[in-house]
Amino acid sequence: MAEAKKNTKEHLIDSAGELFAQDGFEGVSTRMIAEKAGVKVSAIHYHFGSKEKLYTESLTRAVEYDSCADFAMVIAENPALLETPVGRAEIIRTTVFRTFYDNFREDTPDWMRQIIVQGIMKPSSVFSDFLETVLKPDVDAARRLYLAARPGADEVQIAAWLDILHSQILLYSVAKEALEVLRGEGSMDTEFYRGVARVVARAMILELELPLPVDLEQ
Amino acid sequence: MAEAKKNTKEHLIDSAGELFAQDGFEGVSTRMIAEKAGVKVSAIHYHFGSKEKLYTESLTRAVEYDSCADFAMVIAENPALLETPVGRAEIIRTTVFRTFYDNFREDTPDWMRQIIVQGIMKPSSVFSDFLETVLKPDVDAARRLYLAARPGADEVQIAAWLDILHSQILLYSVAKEALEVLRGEGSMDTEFYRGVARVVARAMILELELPLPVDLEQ
DNA sequence: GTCTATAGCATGATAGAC
DNA sequence: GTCTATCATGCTATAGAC
Repeated sequence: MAEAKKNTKEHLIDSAGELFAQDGFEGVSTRMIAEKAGVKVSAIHYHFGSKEKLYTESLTRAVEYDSCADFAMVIAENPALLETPVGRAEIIRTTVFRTFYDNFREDTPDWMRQIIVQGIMKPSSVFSDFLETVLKPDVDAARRLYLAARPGADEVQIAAWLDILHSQILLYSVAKEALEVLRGEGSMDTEFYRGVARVVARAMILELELPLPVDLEQ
Repeated sequence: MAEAKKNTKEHLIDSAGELFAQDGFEGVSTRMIAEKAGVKVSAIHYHFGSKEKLYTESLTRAVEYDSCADFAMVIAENPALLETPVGRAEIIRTTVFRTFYDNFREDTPDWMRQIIVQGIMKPSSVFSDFLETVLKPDVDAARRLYLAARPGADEVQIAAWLDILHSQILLYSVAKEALEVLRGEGSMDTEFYRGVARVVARAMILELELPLPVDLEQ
């Protein structure tokens, strides 16, 4: 509403994304989307052909926006860090903070996080691509790091360790509303996420028995 | 189908729960539920009055089944453990293993986990009760433990630490299908969850800088 | 307590004027 | 490219026979 009138197509993707993220594909009608976007229902079919194609378009937009492969990136930027315990701890610290920052900085629309989570819960064809091209390289990078620090670790251990980070991102993407009921309105701000990143980084570094960077001590 | 014919009402709750958990409230029609349960649509209205009341009934069933308040219980069973570092580590170890066991033992239907998660994502009145009566006491118990080990810790730190456990439970409840695509069919069995519980317990104990129980070393 | 039949409505999609 | 008007379908829910 308050935003300047972009072209109808973009506006429809935004409006639809917001609604789909909140109520799921079947929970939203084309009429609701059209009303929110301030256009008529037929505009949806003119621009996208069907409700389903509009959904796919919104999901694709969100997936493209989400980089997410942070371990791989941090290691690529400075591979030498893999060689020493201090370097490995540094990789973890940087990755965790960057992941929380990327996911929860305030200019990322909430719906992009939520619609991705819905895709995870009910995988579709769009999503297999996401898993293969975005997530898998990151898992591989994390595996290399873990094995460098702890040779002979098994796959379950590595997966569980990496999931400490990913599951926390998932939780705050999905359960924000419920957690604010529990912990107070507005309690989940930038400050909160920075505090959480600290704890998660500490836990992951210490689980691997690496030396704690000074700024993460107690 | 394969199960012995219980009474129609129970059968409807099971069938509906399974479908609602997978596709959400709006994603499921009364026709689908009736067909799955092998009865006619009107039976739903006879027994429950409406689709919504059937949904509430399924959700309530799942919430009642889910104990979840494990920290509170473990501490109540042996409050003396709170007094020493070794005891505190023991509380964490026991709670984490018990939580994973309770949530993922094989006689718990998948749909009960999933429908609760959907309740978290889109909180309703049924769910406020769940948060207040089930989750809150557990959070309080965890806070007492954390402060005993690290006096002066702030609320964010405590929340983030407790969420290491809760978020991992959420992840495996929600993303099982997607993760099996990534890690291989059937990879998420009892063995897997035990391995994960080990890593999570290690991470939570070490983040609090408590001594590691011998069976959790390396 | 379970069935058939159907009312009453909202949905996704299309046709055609402008 | 956007509108109005309309279609066919599928939905929840109810009425009434058995």
